[in-house]
Amino acid sequence: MLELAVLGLLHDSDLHGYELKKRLADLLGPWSTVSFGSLYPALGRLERHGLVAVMTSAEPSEKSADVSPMSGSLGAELAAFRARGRTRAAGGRRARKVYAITDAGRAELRTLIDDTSGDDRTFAVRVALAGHLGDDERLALFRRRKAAVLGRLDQRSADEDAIDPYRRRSRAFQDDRLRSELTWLDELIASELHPQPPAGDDPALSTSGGSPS
Amino acid sequence: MLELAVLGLLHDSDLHGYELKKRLADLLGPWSTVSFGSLYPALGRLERHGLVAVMTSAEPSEKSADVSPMSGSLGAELAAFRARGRTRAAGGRRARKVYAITDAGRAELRTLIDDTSGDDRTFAVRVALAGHLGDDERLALFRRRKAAVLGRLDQRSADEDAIDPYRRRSRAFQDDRLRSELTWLDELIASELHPQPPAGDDPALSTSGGSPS
DNA sequence: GTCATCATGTAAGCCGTTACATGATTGC
DNA sequence: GCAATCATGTAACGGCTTACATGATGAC
Repeated sequence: MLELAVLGLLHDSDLHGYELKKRLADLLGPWSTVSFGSLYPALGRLERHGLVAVMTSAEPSEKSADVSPMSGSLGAELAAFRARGRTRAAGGRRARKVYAITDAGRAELRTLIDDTSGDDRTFAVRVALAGHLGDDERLALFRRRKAAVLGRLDQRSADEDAIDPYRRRSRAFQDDRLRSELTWLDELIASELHPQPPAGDDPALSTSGGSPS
Repeated sequence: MLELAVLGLLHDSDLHGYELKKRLADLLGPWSTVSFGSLYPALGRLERHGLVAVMTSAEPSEKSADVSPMSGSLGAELAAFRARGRTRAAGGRRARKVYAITDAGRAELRTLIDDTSGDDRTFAVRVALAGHLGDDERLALFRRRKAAVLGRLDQRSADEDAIDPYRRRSRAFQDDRLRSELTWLDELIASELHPQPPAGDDPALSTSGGSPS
């Protein structure tokens, strides 16, 4: 889970642990609570397995800079800029360890995204990183998930009523979640099948959970 | 998490581990994967802490029978019935250990339901068991959760567009989840405030996720 | 006879959390 | 001077998963 997300982020740009953590909070969704106590050991593991390489940030190494539009957290970048442009060219500020993904890491990333086991909480993250998959793998991934969700849905048709009101409401909520994930998946699958209309603004696509049957 | 759910189930009726597991699958929602390897140790812990008591099922103990309408999994009950009514009065079938909640357990259950820390995945379960709370505690619980969800919602207003389509869709999905939980919570809170209209069928209440702004 | 279901457990290992330890830099 | 932010780690602990071990009963 963590390793998946880390590899996903490092695929876009080289990063050091501290910055990584901030971006993880975004990728892993609300409620995510990645702590340094899990992040750093995870990075260590990744390094030992040869999935990432470390550069001890003597010089900013140019290529690592930042591919993404640099939105969001400005703190680190600004600080780096000041340090480089004002007082000292390279050095100071406690030697950041910058991590870069390796070829083995890229391969492993694809494997992890595609890995159906341990499915539940990981899936949103896997979709977020699905761009790294081939078109066919991605489609297959979505369809596997759809099958799994459908499976869960008709395992739980039993009770319907009786029981205590809070039990019932909780259950209804969870069923709705399943159904809304289904419609989301259908949208994903549909937009895989016919490549999206050129550009411009297409109306009503951002919100999923419609009204199920 | 597990202990919360176990105490919740034992509050309704005495059960042995195997049967407990089946009901847990329901209570904990789809995607739940409680294994015996976690269930039995958890029961052991609960016993050591004096939150449950064990009766080694020499005699079925009458009061344990089953308070609930006996829907769902019939296997165990049927087997027990056959064993009792046909061949042997009590005995045979590998001495089941039947667990019963204690007063301390009931107190702990209320504490656990109300406990806001470690909030995310537990909440649906806590709502399912919210019947064991006092009216005021329950309402407070729902409102605390609503505040938390609102908090998460406006932490993530940053990006909106740019980034890769799969990142965007994953994010949108998770935001929708937050919003749909919000409307669900509003329903819960509302129905706490004005005690529900007598009986009969009230239309359109089962499905939550409407169309947000 | 053999398989599925009922029934209870133990052991190894992973992954994650909290809490602790350290230390530089910047802003007030 | 002091606090916040940046930055990296270690140690103890907990809980859950997988896999293993055991054994009775009933259905086909």
